[in-house]
Formats: sequence, C-alpha cells, structure tokens
Amino acid sequence: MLSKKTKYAIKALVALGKNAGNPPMQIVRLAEQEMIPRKFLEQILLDMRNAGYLYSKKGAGGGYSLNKEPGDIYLADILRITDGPIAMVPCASLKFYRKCDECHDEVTCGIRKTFIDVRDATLKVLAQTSIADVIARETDGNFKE
Amino acid sequence: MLSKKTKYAIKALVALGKNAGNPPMQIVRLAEQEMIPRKFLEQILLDMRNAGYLYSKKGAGGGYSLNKEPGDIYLADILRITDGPIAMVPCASLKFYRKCDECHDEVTCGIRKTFIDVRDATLKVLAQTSIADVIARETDGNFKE
DNA sequence: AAAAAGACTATAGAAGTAGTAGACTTTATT
DNA sequence: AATAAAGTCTACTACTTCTATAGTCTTTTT
Repeated sequence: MLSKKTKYAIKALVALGKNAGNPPMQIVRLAEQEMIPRKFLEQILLDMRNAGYLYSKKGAGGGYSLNKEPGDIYLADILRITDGPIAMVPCASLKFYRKCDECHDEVTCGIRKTFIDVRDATLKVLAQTSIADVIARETDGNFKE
Repeated sequence: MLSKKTKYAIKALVALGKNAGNPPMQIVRLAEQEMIPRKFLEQILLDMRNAGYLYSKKGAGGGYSLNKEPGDIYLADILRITDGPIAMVPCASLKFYRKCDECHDEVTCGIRKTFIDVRDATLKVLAQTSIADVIARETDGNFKE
C-alpha cells in the first residue's frame, strides 16, 4: 500500500505543476487546498526539495514551486523518496537492494525471480508516468503521451 | 513490501508442492525445514487451509498437504489471503475496493488511473505465476510455462 | 525591527506486523 | 478406553513503522 506521505507528495506536485507560471505557493495554502495536514506536508515538501524536485523561497512572498518540468518528474522517483523501494521484496530492488532475512540461496530463489518480474512490470508504468501525465489524466479520459 | 507472512506462505506451499505424493507433512517439520517460527506458521497454514488450498489431517500420522495441483495455485491468490489487496491504493483494487480517504473525485483522479495500470501490470505476473512455476524456477534458469 | 515564510529535529500517538501462549478437538494406536 | 499425536482457534504482547504535531531556528522582505 502506498503511504499517505506518497499520496500527499504526488498531490502536492500535481498542484504545483498546475500552478507553474504563477508566484510560488505557500505551504499553508497548498495544505488547505489539498487537505493535507500542514506540518506533515512541510516535511514532505522538504524531502522533495532536498531531492531537487522543488524550489523554495523563504520570507514574505516566498513559497514552493517545481524545480523541473512536470513532464520530467516521474512517479517512480517520487515513490522512492517517500516510500523507499518499489520492489515487493528487498532482494528484487534495483535501488534499495538488500538480502532477504529468510533467504538461503538467492541465486536459485524462485520467489525472487518472480518478484523481479513484478518489479519490472511495475516500473514500466511508474518510471514512464510523469506528473504531467497525471495532470493530463485528471481532466480527460485516459490517453497517455 | 511483502509481509513475512506471505513469504512464509509461499515457502510452505512450495515445500508442500515438492512433498506431493508422500505422506502429509507436520507443521513442526515444515517449520524446521523452512526456518519459520512454528506457531506463526501454524496460523498461516490454517488460513490457507480455510481458503481451500490445503488439506489437513489431525492425529498421529496427520499433517498438511496441498489440496490442489501446484500449477493451479497462483501467487496472486496467496497474496490476497495473507496480505490483502494487491493494488497500491484501495480505490484501484479489484477484490478489496475501498474509496481513498483523501480522494475528492475518484472518476477524474489521475493517480487512480495510473495505479490501475500498475495493478494490471502486477497482476499480469502474479495471476499467471503458480507454485509450480516457482518450483520450476528454483532449479533451472528462468523459463516459464 | 518586525513579520512572513521555509528548515530542521524531536517526539507522541496510532496502526499494523511478527510472534507467542494456551486451551480445545480430532484421530490413531495400544 | 486411555493416551499421545497431531491440527484448530482465539487472545494477547512486543515491536516497528506510519502519521501527525510541536517547537525552535534561519532567511528574506518590508
């Protein structure tokens, strides 16, 4: 299950994507608009900022805006920042590889092989869907690209 | 992340699959062989039994065995018993549908549409991979079917 | 100097996961 | 019939992770 943190992150990025061109958006406004607990959102935005996805400005008239094009921010990368690995088992993770506790011989593990397939299938979607795609899908029916 | 419960379940099914033809296997032996805490395994096997995947026999000489062909037990079904929904958001779940807390309008939700794609991609693997496939993959390289 | 914003760290509460305990039921053996 | 060998079922505890909140500090504008 996707954490709330991740959902909030995506929502925030979508909102900031729609806000592009306008002055930066303050945390408080964003929190209200998207119905996200303010202090929680604060942390999330910080993470996204430290990962290079957001630009922030302090002081009066400050706030947050995207630091990349909505079309260059992929869900896979967001998930990895907020939730960590995308794979369902650590031993099948590309970016967060770790040996499974229960595993004796990883090389011949049938479970692992299957979940590498799952990971690939998942990534095929998440690494190709950007914030721009999510925004596009919000309004119209279903198209992609 | 897959729960330990699910991993244990798959391991147990694989072990029982390999044991087919022989007398039923006792929980204690299975637990030792697969290095699973006995009482925890007990619960898991019960769930699988109540879902119709295992046959059990009480008393001396009793134990557990598969109630279906290994080729007819699919990982997707196992996951659903042990971990619940396969989709990453409840609103994208086929078998455990539930409205997301944070969601205003599900119909136009771009997040939902994307995660329905993810679910479909995941299921394409998990609903077609059986315990027999996992066993096959353990020994040899990588083939399927 | 004051106010408006974000940055950062710590902590508390809630929920979910992993594991343990124990009493009960069924079946086989003697 | 008695005993022992299994599985059945429910409750509970400990631990970890997730969600959320609080508070103090820093930067920037007016």
